[in-house]
Amino acid sequence: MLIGEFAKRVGVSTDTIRFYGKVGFFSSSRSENGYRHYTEKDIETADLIASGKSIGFSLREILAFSQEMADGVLDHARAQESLQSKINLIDERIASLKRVRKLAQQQLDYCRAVEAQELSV
Amino acid sequence: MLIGEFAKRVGVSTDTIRFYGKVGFFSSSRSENGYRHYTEKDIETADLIASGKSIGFSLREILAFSQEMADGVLDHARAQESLQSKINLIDERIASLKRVRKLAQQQLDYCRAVEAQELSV
DNA sequence: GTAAACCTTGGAGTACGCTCCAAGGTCCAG
DNA sequence: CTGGACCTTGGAGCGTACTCCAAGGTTTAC
Repeated sequence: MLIGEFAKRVGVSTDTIRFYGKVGFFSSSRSENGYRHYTEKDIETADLIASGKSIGFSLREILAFSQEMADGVLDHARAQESLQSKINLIDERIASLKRVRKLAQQQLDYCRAVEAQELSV
Repeated sequence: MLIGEFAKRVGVSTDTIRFYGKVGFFSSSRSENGYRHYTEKDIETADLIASGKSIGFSLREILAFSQEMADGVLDHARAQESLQSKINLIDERIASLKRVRKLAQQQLDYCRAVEAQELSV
């Protein structure tokens, strides 16, 4: 599949796809005329990028992670270590989010209480 | 308190503090010689910035949020709306993180299973 | 009175993640 | 064979969030 169709399928611009390519993502196969080609595996990679980005990982982190996933078959120990540290990081982020959520909830409760009081005066 | 002490207390560089000031954070009081002054309230603001950043909000989002918190007393309806939408956003991020965590966990389990099999062969 | 440790400003530079553009090649339909 | 829709490259530009000067004023300690 060519870059236009690929970009449409994963929901980003062709410029963004080329940029991701420069960073190191995707198989870099080209046809004779120089056109880039993308596969279903590249779609998976693009989905991984989207997921990674949505939870706050940088492109380089996602690249390192996806390469470790690919190397997983060869180097179990390192892959497991990396995956475990990623999971720990995610757990920390979830904990952080929950703390801030609690703050916001308290503020919201306080807002509502003040409002109720004002209405009753 | 002057900028150096303040920066040390909140754990960032003085340059970063000045940058946050330019963005619109902190009370902008100065002594006669032009030195910036910071209060305990500014420490709270700096903590809010740290929390917000850690969960992926931009400085502008955090600024808007902190201003809405301050305006809360004046405009309950808008503050409540904003807080609720922030909470919803946080919930979405937590859900996203949990999805990716599950993926990573599955990958890790798979890695371990393959390893165990290889050892038994 | 001078050195060290503060503070000020403005502006340049950096890394990230795009986004846009110009100039040009390719492919296909009518 | 021409128009339109593709594709290529390189390079510029942008917003975010700093980071690092240089040049100079202030304060404190000896």
